[in-house]
Amino acid sequence: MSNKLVIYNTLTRKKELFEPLNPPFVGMYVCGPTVYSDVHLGNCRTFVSFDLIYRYLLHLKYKVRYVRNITDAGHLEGDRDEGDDKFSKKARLEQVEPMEIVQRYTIGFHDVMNLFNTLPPSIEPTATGHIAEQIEMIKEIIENGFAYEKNGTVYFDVEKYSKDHNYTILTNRNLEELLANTRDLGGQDEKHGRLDFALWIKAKSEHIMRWPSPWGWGFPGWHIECSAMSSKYLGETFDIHGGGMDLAATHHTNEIAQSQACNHSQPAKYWMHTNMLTVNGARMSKSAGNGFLPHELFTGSHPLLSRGFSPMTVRFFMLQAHYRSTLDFSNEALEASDKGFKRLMAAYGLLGKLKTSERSEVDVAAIRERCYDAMNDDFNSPIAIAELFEAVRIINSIYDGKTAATAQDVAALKSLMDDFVFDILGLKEEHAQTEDISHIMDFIIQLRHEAKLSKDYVTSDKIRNGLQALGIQLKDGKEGTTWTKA
RNA sequence: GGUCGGAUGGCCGAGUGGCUAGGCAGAGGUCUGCAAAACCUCCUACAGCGGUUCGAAUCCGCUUCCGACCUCCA
Repeated sequence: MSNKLVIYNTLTRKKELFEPLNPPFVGMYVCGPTVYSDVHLGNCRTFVSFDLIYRYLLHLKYKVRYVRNITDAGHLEGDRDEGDDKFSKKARLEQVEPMEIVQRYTIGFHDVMNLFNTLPPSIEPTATGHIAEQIEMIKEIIENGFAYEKNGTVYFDVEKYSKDHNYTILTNRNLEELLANTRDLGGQDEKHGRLDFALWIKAKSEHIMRWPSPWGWGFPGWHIECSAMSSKYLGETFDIHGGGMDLAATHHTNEIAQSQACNHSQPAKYWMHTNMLTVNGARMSKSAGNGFLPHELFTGSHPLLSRGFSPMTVRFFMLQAHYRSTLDFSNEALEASDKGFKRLMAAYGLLGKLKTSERSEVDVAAIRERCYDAMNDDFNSPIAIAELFEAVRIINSIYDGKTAATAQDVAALKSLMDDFVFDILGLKEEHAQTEDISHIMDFIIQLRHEAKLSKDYVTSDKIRNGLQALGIQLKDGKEGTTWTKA
């Protein structure tokens, strides 16, 4: 089952059998955040999606080198290849050093990624740490004739490149129309062509983040960092390059052009793009002002939410949609995921309490098979989750004594849940302190049980209601009482 | 304006030609001191109009609506 993985490749616009260039090694590069402000939930979705992909590749026993960059320099405000980079602007607003901005939001990003239980990448390189590599790459591109310098700024020559290469290979757009439709940049434009983009940008006198280069003091353009760092750590051609769908048309298109112009090869065999998180049908984005910040979600302070939702609820919510579909974010949808996630985890908690028999009425292997089929089909986590709920139904039914299962069945159920719920979907129990109070809960449940035996329902209900108020729910079953945290 | 992608039951969301996921919500039932939980049953939808086919949510055409990209954004 592990060798039938199929991945949708943006490059070819179809699903392809995944065949790594050098198995069992897999190189995966994902465009990381630009750390000039807090990550919002839309950003998080992309990284959760690639975490799922990373985890599944690891589960299939691939030796994955997962590289995800931190963009901490060179990201301009507008499209004119002039003016401030985002860090300088933010730093000036807050009257701090640009690198303080970088530090603050890098830490914040890592904190949020931890809350979402994403595995850290193997390498997390920064743009500022790879200025030399970027300069070398730019020199090579100039040497190969695909870039030109103008007043200390270096531009990539798209028209020249497109004579021998398919510039729009990733998005299949018509280059002629693109040239015709691109906005007129005005009179004093330094670029030869409208689609040309900056590889290196001359620093103005007030610009703090600057480095020396063959073209004077300046800083790198946005796209070159990913090309330089991915080839440094993964080679000139590697297996998977990923990022949000919004990056395909510009950032990734330019990355491909840069790599081709420098190395004469496609940087990645498979291009994967995750879809957007929407709010009321519109894309969540920083500039649109409809971005949810993770803490607004966890605390419920956002006006669209009735209460807070935990990181695992949100992760589960994201995984209930396929990574290539848009996902609409709403209070109602989160409530549904919250209930479903708790139900899933509650069933897992029952696994140690199941009575086994000699008979078997369940086929766990078939469920496992279907979970693999789903994941092998371009990481279809929603279907895998649907199958896991079949396992949940079976577990509950065994617990109720309505379905017979052998000890092997129960072990298989546990192994299924361990593999898929925890290792692959990356979910986790949210109340780690549960174990610490379990013996106390056993004691309280025993007290209540005694009260019930003597038909002292006033006391038993008082215990139940009191615990409910503390966020602990008791569940009376045939085999005794269990409890869960709300 | 150009390019691309969507429109699935009350909500979220899978599904690419017949067997009509799943979660949540709703209805009934079983269990229970009661409740909750759990289990069982039900609610059986594919924007509209044509066409292809023995058969279409799924393929084709047209219409309407929505979104993304084309400009910084995961």
